Amino acid sequence: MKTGTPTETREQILNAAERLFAISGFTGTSLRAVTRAADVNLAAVHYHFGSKEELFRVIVKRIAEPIVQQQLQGLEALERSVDIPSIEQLIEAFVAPSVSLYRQITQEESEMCLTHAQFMGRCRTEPQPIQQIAEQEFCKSHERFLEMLQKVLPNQSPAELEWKLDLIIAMIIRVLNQTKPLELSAAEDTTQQATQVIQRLVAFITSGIGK
Amino acid sequence: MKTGTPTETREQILNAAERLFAISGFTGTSLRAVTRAADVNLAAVHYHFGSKEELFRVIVKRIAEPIVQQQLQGLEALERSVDIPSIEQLIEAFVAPSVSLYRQITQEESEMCLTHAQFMGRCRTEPQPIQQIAEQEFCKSHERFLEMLQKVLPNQSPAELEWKLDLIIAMIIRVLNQTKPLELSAAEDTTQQATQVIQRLVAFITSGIGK
DNA sequence: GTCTATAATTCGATAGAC
DNA sequence: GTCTATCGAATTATAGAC
Repeated sequence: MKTGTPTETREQILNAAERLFAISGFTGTSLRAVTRAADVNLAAVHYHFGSKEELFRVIVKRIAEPIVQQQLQGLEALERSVDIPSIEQLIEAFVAPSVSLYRQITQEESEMCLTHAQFMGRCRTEPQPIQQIAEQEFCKSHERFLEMLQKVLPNQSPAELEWKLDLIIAMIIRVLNQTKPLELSAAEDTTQQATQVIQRLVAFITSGIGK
Repeated sequence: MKTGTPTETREQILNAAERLFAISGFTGTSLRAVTRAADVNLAAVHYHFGSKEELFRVIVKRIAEPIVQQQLQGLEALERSVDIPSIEQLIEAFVAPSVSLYRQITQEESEMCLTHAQFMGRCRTEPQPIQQIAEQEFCKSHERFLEMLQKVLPNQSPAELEWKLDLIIAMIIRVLNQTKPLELSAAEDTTQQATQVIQRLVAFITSGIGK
């Protein structure tokens, strides 16, 4: 065992737990495996976080908050800049933060960001009540997006647009969980890769949502 | 505890396990909970199935096999009837069996079919190695579909079409798991509902896949 | 804050009587 | 085939010394 500073211990637990939760899910990950991987004492988890579920909650917030913030900022900026945005602009403002946040990073951090993506995809497919921890983090941007979607596509009923939002979220989650992030022709770095994935996904959704 | 015929015990275990796996996942479901819900003895699971994982495998097969069979039949029939099918025809042949099998049923069976759908969605988001059990059941129809997709859309690379197939599967699963199956104007019975859901989904996918 | 030790429970799996 | 009883190991969580 290593004896580091408090913040080091706390962060080592968070990083190790995020990676293991992403791979094996909530019930499939034991606190013993977490503390072993983090190289800290078993009791440290309960000292720093109180319980396994609270540890999970902190990890979710750490990843979700910047994404939701970027989504809301993008949607607001779009609303200020034009009267009625195009469908494509709207979709991209919603989709881009989830995908890009994980890839526009330096080489040495790329592994960690893949874990972020995998964790987010995993925790949104967890059984209840775990999944709800993630859902309530994202509901703000979902509601905001749905409102604007109704303005752009007024001829579709709210129920129908809600149904399609469900599909969009499922696609985003799937993209995050994909192990190989779509090998395209000339993707030199992760930033380019993310941009291309976003373009493909936005194009797919945009042409489908109007139908 | 009840003492029924062997087939009754076996089936009670399968039904109870399917429901609990669907709700709580593989690691979140204990064999004790299964036997309690099935009203059979704890040891009966190991007598009839050998292990927890084998029990899971039997449930997956029971649900997946008729779907894969219908998919393969539909794809073959399509290939025989026309030289090059339209994108829409191809998508529908692949999508329809999964959706329709779960909805075009009598009222008293509707609950069980909802469980089928929920289980399939759950098990395909399970951590490895559980998820692989489902994947290998569906790989035959996936490969077949991908082959025909490449013929219909020869200008897209195999990697790109594989990426899109991933998204299509994610959408199908999400549709199966949606609690409210899209309330459309005049859906009188579950068969009509299924038909309408298929139409919407096929339209969404068809217009997106060409881009 | 960190550690050892352990409580209290639950798990999958099995042995053996009937 | 069904049952009781239990093994051995794993789990979360906590108490208390340092």
